[in-house]
Amino acid sequence: MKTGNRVARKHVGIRDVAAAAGVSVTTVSHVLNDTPHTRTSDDTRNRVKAAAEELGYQPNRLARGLRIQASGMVGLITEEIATTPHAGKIILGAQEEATRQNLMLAIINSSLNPAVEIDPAGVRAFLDRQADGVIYATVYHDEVNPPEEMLGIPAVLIGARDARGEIPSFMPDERAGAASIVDMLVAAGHRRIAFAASSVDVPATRGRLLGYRDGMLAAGLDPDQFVAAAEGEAKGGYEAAARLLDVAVGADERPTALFCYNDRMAMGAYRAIAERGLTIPADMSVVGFDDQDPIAASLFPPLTTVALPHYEMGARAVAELMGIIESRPEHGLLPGHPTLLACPIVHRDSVAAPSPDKHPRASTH
Amino acid sequence: MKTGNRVARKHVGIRDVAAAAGVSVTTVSHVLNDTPHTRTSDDTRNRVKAAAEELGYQPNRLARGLRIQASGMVGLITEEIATTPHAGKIILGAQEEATRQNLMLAIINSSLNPAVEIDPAGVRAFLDRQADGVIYATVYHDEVNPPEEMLGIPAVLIGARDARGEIPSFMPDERAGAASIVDMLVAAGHRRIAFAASSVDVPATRGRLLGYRDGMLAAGLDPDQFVAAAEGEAKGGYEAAARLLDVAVGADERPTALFCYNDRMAMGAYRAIAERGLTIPADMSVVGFDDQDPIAASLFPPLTTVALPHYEMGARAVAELMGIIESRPEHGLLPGHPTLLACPIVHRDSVAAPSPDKHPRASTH
DNA sequence: ACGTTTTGCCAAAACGTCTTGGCACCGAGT
DNA sequence: ACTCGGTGCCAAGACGTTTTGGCAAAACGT
Repeated sequence: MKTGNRVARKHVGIRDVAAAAGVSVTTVSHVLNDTPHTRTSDDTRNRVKAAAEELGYQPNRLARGLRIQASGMVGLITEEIATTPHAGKIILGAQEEATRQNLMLAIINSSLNPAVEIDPAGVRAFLDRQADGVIYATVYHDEVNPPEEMLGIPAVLIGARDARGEIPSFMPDERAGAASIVDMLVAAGHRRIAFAASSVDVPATRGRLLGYRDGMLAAGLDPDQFVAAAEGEAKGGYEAAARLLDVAVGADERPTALFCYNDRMAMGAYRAIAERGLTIPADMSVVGFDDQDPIAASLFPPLTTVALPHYEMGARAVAELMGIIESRPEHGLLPGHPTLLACPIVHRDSVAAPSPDKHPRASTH
Repeated sequence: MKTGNRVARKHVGIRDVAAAAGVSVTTVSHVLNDTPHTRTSDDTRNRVKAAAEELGYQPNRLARGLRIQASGMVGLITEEIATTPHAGKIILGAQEEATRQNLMLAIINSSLNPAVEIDPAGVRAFLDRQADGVIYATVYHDEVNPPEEMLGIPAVLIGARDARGEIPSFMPDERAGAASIVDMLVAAGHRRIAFAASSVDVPATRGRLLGYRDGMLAAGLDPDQFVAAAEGEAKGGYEAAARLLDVAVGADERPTALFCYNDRMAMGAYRAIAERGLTIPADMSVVGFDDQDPIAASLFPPLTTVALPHYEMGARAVAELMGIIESRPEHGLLPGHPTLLACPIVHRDSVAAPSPDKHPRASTH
């Protein structure tokens, strides 16, 4: 029963609670923190808790942090938040996990870094501000050389592994995701599955191509017959699809399914397909990669694609970070090798069984 | 000239600097902070600065914050970072301005709130953590009722005005942006300019429609003739465009330009237009709104649209916040009414002059 | 009744910085 | 020689917590 919410002016401190409960600040601290190896009668506990509640006491985190030597804040450094719409999901995951762990998430965006060396500026900024840990999320690398600043503080990598193998990291398992798409297409009855690859040299390019090949090989199909590379944008998708579709005019030679390196290329492919009078998915199944908002859902028909585990990477990263922070002594028992996170297929309407060949097989003959 | 970077173990404090410079901590604090009303010889100043540099001293922000009563951290609360790809730009702007102001930006994402009342949970979390100020960014409101928690702390709103008019806010000037698009279309020679409106009731819906009408009226055109509303997604854009294009079969009755409520609707409109054998921009100019990544640039042809000032809103908000924080006494002299930020047109390739009428006018007759 | 343990609580010392008030010195004016 | 106003510096006390070490009083054993 609160005595009416008179606005608590001039922040109420632990002393006020102590006074209100008729005990010392020591005792208040003890009961409010459940300090172990300390004894308090139930009566006092209740009185203290009641007083704290009544006064709306919240400990000053700065003072507590100073004493405790921990700020309760972790930092997330993301390379060019702007250029990658994905970053949002990483932040979201990290933020939600952070509040779950009772941490505050601060962010700094570093400029997009073409070098393998991580820019130490962001790390330093967090170090200066007593961050308890740091997460560095990269976009275009699969292996980085963290600055030595990162070795003196609990750290986790997202999107790239540590070349030295000392910092744990989380990465999407693009290869397995790509392979699973091919598996799915094969299961749907497709045999002539084309891949519109990306021509830009980033880890994702390699991983997805590898996955495509894995899938094709596993199904006993030729992994080289229907592959065309182009710029990883809508324009490139249009070009690659055009090349892939025009290899042979006959419907019995043409691929029946087209796996695009990413959703933007799929967007271009949609146009190339439409221009040829074909419809998706009846004449041609199409899949993308990234589950990029808002393309995948806005295309017609909505695009079946594979989602990147951005939210999970963010969340897992702070969870891992919290683990490292709490078990300071064992800091290092955590795996230095990256943990791969699954890329799940998200089914929409761009995949169907291949239409039966226009010219009947020998069987009918 | 550093003596080689031996890794600074066991954080170096102000005492270490004092010892190294042969002065008291008081003096170190004074010279490092340029404390006014305090005197130090140039000689000592230099020695202290050198020592600090040498040792790589960085003051402990927690201790400083405790003493100074300021955390150096501002909080950004954004509603559903996930659902709105725009949020990223807001965060980016806020973050960059924050480091410019030597502040740390922490973020919390609140759940999407259909009510006009702001969820106080996020604000409380920042209050508890001694944030120096709070920014609340909403998406689907134009007016909100901030919780009283926000009145006790420097605060700024993004995307919505304060119903009580006590908290400064920054909003996109959607109406002017929409009007400017119409102006541009008119200047390009269009007279039959259609508007594919949104049927969902959010402030943007009203603002953009109002802007369209402003523009049409200003050009002496009928603002009601070519308006169709549908769901603000690609599907809705397809439907609205279809309706708008089919009003009359004759090319001399049909709109020559189509202004879509947003880029997603424009995406649907592209398909409706293509299906009718028309090409953009030769037969039909199309513009969108939002400059939504990656649609606008990925469409073919790339879409002319208007950009929302997300980055600016983020940046201006923390700048304003900083102003409020620093001039605490005058807190309140800042405008309680929202400041509208311009939405600039971004020109791409989906607009051209209308093609000359197929059947010549009476003049030739 | 007298040690001995257990129980319940607390005073005081951190944590690392900023800030208040003042102390010693020096040169100049009388 | 004695005061006086600067100048250059510093000791000590905040800021609001947590934690260490310990002290009374109560409970217990004999």
